[in-house]
Amino acid sequence: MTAHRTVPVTIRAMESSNAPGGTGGGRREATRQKLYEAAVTLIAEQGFSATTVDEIAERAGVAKGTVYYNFASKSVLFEELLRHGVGLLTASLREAADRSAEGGGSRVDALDAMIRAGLVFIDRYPSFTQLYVAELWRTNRAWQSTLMVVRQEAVAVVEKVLREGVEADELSDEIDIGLTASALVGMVLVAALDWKAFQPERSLDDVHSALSRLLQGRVSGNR
Amino acid sequence: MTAHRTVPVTIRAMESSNAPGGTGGGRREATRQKLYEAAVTLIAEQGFSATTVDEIAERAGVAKGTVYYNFASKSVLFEELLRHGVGLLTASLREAADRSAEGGGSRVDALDAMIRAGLVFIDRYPSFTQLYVAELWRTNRAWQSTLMVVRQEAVAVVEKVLREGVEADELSDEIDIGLTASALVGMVLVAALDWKAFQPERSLDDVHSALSRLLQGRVSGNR
DNA sequence: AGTTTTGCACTGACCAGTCAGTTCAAAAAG
DNA sequence: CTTTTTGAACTGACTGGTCAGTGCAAAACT
Repeated sequence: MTAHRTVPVTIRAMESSNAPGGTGGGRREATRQKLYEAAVTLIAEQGFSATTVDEIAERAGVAKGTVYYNFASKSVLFEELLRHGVGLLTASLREAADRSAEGGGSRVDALDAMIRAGLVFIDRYPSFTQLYVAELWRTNRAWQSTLMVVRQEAVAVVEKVLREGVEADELSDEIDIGLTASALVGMVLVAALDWKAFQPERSLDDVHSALSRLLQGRVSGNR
Repeated sequence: MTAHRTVPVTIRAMESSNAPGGTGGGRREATRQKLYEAAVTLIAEQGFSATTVDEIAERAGVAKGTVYYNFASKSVLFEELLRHGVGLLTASLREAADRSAEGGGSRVDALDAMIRAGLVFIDRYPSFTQLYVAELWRTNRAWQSTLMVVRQEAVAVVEKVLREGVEADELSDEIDIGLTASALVGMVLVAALDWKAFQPERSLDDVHSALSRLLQGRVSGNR
């Protein structure tokens, strides 16, 4: 670390912490948001290494220095982007499960609601999803541990519902919770990415019903 | 970080008469194979852009010049690697489906056999799978069209079996062939990658039976 | 009030390092 | 002999990160 200013940055950092609800404006936060949006599309298209900081800055409409004013490094920007995005997904899944439970639905209904929530998320943030999938199983990367943590948070939501379903005898107690959760996530992920990539004109309901059918085993049973 | 510099490139030149297995000629082909293997692991770990040609050459145990003697460019090497790998997968899936059909199995049995074939493939070539998933939904990349072609070849095998299953009234005629195929592929892909990444000690049979159960809708029915 | 100071947020030219790709003479392999 | 590989030097473009400096709005001061 090189101290490149006569005045202590540490102190300033503390007093300049953006107030949570107060500043509706928040110039800094707005800039960071713009950088997230720029980075997410570029990295989804080209990958992390192939995307330059100059590109991100240009797309966001800020100077390169601004990127480094707001984030310690390119990797840190990406890592925080990852946390931000998966946080949104996890919250969305959790809300869908809870809402379904409150409405008195079964656990299978909750799973179905989560599938829909997943589709809605991917529909809204296709680039982020793309980027997430592309990075998830890589190794030897700086943000690997971060990725593990957020992945686990998201998968845990699905696993919880599966576990409750087994306990309530709605689901077979022979299923492998972890593997089934992975498989379900994969099902939604890949189907949705293919949807957005190759048939973006189809409706969400359409895709949802196809996956719903698969989930409830109404595939092998003939009409 | 690169610690493996055990010296003597000069000496290696003399002992380089390694003809593994002795493929009866094809020295060139053997070199290309070594380069494939080196490239696939490195790119799976780090991504295409973050992997340098020098690294690939070093890992393969050849000189940098050799890479460019055998491939026109880094991209071309990668593209041919992609074709090579997906070719193996497609052949494997097709064989599994055919063998199941010959054995007089139902279409659902064929699907199950393909799931197993997929798992076997991923078990044998985890790095390739990883790399494939990471690149599949990217856009604006040089090898995009190549990727589309090979993807379609692989998915078509699954779709064909689904179509036959519908015609034979084994599967509901309300299923969406394309979407269901995507979903099945995603199910296997993600479950298998998670398996290799987080629980590599589990047996293939174990994973297969979990996915089999999901396929045949034996999840929501209680024991 | 008007004037000066403060310091946050941002800028963009610049630097030091990296990498794909080239070249080529010479050696090894067959 | 021909084909293939070697290995090292070299180039030229590109990139992550830096830093001295700018603009401006709120605070401090008179």
